[in-house]
Amino acid sequence: MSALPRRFYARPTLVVARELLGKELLWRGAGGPMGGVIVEVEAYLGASDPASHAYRGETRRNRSMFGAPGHAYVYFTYGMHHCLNVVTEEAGTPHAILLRALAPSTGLARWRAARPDLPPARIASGPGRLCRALGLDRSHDGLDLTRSELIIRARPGTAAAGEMRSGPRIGIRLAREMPYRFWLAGEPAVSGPRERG
DNA sequence: TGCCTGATTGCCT
DNA sequence: GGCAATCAGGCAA
Repeated sequence: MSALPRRFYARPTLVVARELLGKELLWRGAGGPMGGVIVEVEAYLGASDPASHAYRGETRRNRSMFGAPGHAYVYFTYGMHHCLNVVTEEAGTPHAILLRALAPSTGLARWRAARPDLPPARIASGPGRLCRALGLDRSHDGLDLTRSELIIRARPGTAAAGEMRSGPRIGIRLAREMPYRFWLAGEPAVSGPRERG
């Protein structure tokens, strides 16, 4: 496999967030691989970020964020949705990046089977839909993204990534002045506003 | 296209 | 007890 190495994640979170755009998330569960190009993310800067789950310290739910970089943090919210994050920075610094949208790129038949009611560009457009399509839940919390059935790798072939944009995070009231949402302009799979930043 | 609302439950205060 | 890093459907325009 060609998963990004742990040192990729052990860097400043805002740098990692921007570099995740254009990379491919690959899930190799039972039934065959499903992969999608990351086109939208949000950074959460732990103790210095009032909007972060880790702002008020470690709990059973957010424990993964306090661990080593390069692992998954999967949380459950609104009584029905799961969201996938990537843990960054060194252990003890609870930073994470929420993966908000993927453009399906590998295993298209499986993507369509997961959500026959939606066009491909919308199947993983939004953090809840992303996890629903891949079948990710709390049992996948803590997976090692460098060596498990869930990895992130450089996109095979040419990376004709669109221009990067940034703006306020979606659904966040606190710290709205922090432009920690990043996305690729022109990608139809992006979940929220795609122009202004 | 855009605004509004119900669904549904784990978790923290 | 109340809210949450959301989604989908309904309705108005």
